[in-house]
Amino acid sequence: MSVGLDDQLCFALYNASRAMMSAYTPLLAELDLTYPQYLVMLVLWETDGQRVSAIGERLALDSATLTPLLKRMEVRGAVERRRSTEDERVVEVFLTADGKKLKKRATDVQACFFDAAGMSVKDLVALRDDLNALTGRLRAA
Amino acid sequence: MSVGLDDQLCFALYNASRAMMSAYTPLLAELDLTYPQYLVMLVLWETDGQRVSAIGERLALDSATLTPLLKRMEVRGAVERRRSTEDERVVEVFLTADGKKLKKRATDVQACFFDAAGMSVKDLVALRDDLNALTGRLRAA
DNA sequence: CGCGATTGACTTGTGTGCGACTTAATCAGG
DNA sequence: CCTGATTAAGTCGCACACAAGTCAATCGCG
Repeated sequence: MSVGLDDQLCFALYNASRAMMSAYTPLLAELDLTYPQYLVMLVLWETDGQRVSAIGERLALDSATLTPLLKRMEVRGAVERRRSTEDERVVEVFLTADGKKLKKRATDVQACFFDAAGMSVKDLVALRDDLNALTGRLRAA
Repeated sequence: MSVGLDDQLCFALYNASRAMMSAYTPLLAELDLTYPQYLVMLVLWETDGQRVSAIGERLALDSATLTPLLKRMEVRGAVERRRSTEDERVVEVFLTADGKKLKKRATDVQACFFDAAGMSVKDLVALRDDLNALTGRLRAA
């Protein structure tokens, strides 16, 4: 097995991930969101009012990452964090009116990215599924 | 175009990249290297004594990232940084004896990862090439 | 030769990721 | 009911990434 840099799947993945973030960043800057913040918005646009741990499971992110990130999103005015009344340990995260409005503009970001990627929907879906399968195997191992 | 989280190639990529790093981290910990430090080692194992900017081009990393990273690697004893005598602006990075020795052990890390990935060489190469192609298109756009 | 432009590394500031730990609230067995 | 275990967030420390700016060395053109 070779140890060459260009042979490495890990390096290809690392590069592609950063290139993707770089492509998204200027588009998301117009929504005043960072890339991980955008991912949180995707989660909340699907189901509003989720607890921190649920968001963490969805994104595979720790509370150590999410707590400060969500606080910044709250300062920005995209979400509101509310301590649950039934269980005081739990913090639920809700979209603000502004946060809900952003969903429409996010669709444009999607379209922009799709141009940049320059691949067919079929290839894109296939690549996505390959990556998710790989992620599953890596997490299991 | 959908804005669902699971539809997103970007999210699949983000997850796969982090899962890959997580898989590598415990293996690299035995070499006392972080994942980005390991990438620098791959670059130097190919060609020793490269300048900071050359390493940066190879890994698509900025000197703002590399300078502190290389300093930590120097403290660890994997590399040595030397100011060029011909051009005092340039810093060249050399493997130490210890750094050279690590190359052999890195091969074991490769093997371990290959098990974790659980894919054929053919599929792995295909995925790698798809990712590199995507990276190229994203960087161009 | 002299000086403004460029270059290469470094520094600073902000935002993730994540391991390890803390704290407060809830749960569960006796 | 009480207390030890568990759980959910939060905190702390460290290591990337990367935009923006600094600084010294070198280059290039008049």
